[in-house]
Amino acid sequence: MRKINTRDFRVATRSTSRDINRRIALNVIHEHQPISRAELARQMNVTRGVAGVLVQELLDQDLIYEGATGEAAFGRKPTLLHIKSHDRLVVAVDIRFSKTFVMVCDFSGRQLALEAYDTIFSIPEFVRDLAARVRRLIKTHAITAGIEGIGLAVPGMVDQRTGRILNAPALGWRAVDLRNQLAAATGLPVEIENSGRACTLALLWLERGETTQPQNFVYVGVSDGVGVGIVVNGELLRGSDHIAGEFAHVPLNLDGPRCMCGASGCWESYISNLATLSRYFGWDLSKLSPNKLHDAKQGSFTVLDLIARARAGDAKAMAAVQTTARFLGLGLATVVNVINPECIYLDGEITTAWDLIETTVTLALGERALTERGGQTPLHIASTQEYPRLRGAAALIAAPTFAAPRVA
Amino acid sequence: MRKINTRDFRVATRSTSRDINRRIALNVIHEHQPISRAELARQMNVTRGVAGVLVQELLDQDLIYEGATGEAAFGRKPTLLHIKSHDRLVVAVDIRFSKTFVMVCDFSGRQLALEAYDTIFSIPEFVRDLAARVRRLIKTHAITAGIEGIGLAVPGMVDQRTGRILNAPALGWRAVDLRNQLAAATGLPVEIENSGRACTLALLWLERGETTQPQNFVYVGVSDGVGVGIVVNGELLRGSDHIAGEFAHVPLNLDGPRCMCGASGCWESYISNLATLSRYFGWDLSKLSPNKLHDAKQGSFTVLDLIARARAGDAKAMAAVQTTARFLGLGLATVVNVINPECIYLDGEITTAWDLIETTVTLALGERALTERGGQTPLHIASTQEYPRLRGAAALIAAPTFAAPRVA
DNA sequence: ATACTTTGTACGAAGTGTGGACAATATGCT
DNA sequence: AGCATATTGTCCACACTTCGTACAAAGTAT
Repeated sequence: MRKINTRDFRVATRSTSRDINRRIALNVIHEHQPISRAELARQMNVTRGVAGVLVQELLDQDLIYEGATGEAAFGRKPTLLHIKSHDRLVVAVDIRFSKTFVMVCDFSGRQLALEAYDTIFSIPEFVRDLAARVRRLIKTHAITAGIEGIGLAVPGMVDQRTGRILNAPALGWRAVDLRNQLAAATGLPVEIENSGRACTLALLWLERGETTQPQNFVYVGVSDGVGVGIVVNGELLRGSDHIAGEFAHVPLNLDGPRCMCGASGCWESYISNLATLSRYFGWDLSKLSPNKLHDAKQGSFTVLDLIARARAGDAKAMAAVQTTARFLGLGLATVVNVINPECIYLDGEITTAWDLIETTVTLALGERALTERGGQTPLHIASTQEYPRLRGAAALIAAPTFAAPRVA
Repeated sequence: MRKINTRDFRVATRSTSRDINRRIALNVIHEHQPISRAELARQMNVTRGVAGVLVQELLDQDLIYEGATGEAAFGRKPTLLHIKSHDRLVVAVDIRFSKTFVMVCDFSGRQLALEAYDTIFSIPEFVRDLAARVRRLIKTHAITAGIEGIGLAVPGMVDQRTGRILNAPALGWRAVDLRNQLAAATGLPVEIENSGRACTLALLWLERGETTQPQNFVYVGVSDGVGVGIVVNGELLRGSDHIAGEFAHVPLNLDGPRCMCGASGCWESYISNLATLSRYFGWDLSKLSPNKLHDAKQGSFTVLDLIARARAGDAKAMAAVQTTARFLGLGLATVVNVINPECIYLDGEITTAWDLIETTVTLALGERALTERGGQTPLHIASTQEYPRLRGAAALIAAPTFAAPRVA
């Protein structure tokens, strides 16, 4: 039951119904492809006549194509329809502290080209380099189809609406208008998003469903930091200033260890990779100098190594992992109590130890969840598909094609 | 950018456009009444012809009426349109530990009759009594207009969809299907909601705007417990099991005082009225026996008295209030970081001391908010209008008339 | 061959918003 | 008083929807 915003609404025109139904048709085809016109009509509960017209329009717009003739036990054989994603391309960029990844992929996330290079921290240089790099990729990979935009995933706070990077401590970027600069340099539309939320968008838009895709879920990525994305009614929660979803800095204990954000006791300061390592090595995060912190990030010993030791029988390593697991579960209880999602997707290095920590996480979640059902909220490990961040960045450009038209 | 749910969507029919626009018209009239057809057309950005037809339909449906002829400097004078809310009535019920309130009011929340009585804890008796009470109220107040439903606000967890009370500790009710029983006894539609969320609905649906009504806000009511309602895009966040929004039991400190919910360190256990009183009297909440807790609730010394002492110069009382204020602000920071609302509405006894605590609350909020803008999220004291819970209960029945039609 | 089934298209009917014309109503100016 | 001007509210042809039905196309079963 949504209230109509009387200051900002859209009245229905005579083409609104068609717009809505065309978009629904596109999504149903996307979900069930390959699919015939008749089957589409049944799925949509409209007559074959209407479905035929909608399909014709989608064909004219080059959004779908007619494939092979299908099989049928009786009667005329159907012509099957497919989404045309192969010749709609995106440049996806994932900027991280150490490396920057650039991928050219199609609208379904299929990779055409990929390269990684040392991150360039100077903004003008970064922009110039990226523009050149994109041109080169197109040339060397003989890419003929049109590139429709550039999507960037950035580790930090981003105002997606304005394309401004508010604060990306890992990169040392603050109040940077990266979008417009990059758009000017490349002549392409650019969208920027926080990397955690980008991953969430990948799950929402690019995960084609063996199982039913949930419309209400939360993504939690545990890495150097903790990235969270909240999806409510099939829409990413962005908030009034487009900075919503920061569960990472919800306190577990106001007097807890100091966090990179300046506050103390944040969830992130209990479960980030650095926190887990600190627990093992006996570092005091609060007193960790920026230099040492830097070294730890660069260091060769990662959480993956820690997990390997835990598996090998190192009791101290196992204890560190289990403690992180417990705090992970306790924090998830907060997510469940506040958002009450259908399920939660977990991601990050720590999830490679899921067989070791599942019980601990689930128990901790049940401990603080307010209802039994909440405590049983399914926890899924985000698909092991490669480069979730890059896929998320691609979704930034691909999603608008499929999104529901705004109405009322 | 919303994803279309391919398992559950609504295709547009040839009447969908009209449905959308009629509903928009109703809302614009509601917001700007009294308003002429021509002005409505301008506000909606449609031709006067369409506006005329929409108005005629709303007149036929008895949702609006033509009032007096308005004034205009030039030309033909407009006939002004008004929302017809006076003869559409609701029974609103607010069940609390000590008293139950029953109000008959119209769709705009205007009170026609009100009575309070000792809460009946036996469900069958409660139902029988309430049915009889409603009949009596109608008779004694000579109410002729139709009553369109009963809305209940209950202190506890409610699944609004099924109308089941999951757990209302204050009343000792657990897993009760109150809605169907009450509907059977009265023959009226019944809607039940948690009292905090009911207040939120009142703010969303019944607050007619001097200022622009926000579409994204959070309501926080501090009383015996803490009730929170989250509004995202003009829609109350209900979650997958309809139990979302429980910020009350987000921990400020995992090792904090024991909370009524069983966990420890919940926000509620730091800022509820009982917590504030305990701070003053030096009670240890963790060790407080249920009996004593009961007495404290019944006790004659309330938070209002405490605030009075603080104003009178009692340093200990002031300290207790200020400590609560600080924890209130710290918890609000979590709300801001996660939801990032346009504003937050505060309610409850403690807000009568707003002049004393505003600085403390704002400082604490700024301390843990991740962005400067977040720390400056406007905090409003929920309108002092009487009986917010009852108005919220009424909104449960009145809102569907104005809600946006579901599409796509 | 004939009956039957399914797919895909065509067409009139009914329901929309769009844009312009027009009557009704009131004010200001000559 | 008469006319120009301005605003409200209605009406109608038109373009664009979906809806229901009819029908051709294309195949299987007997």
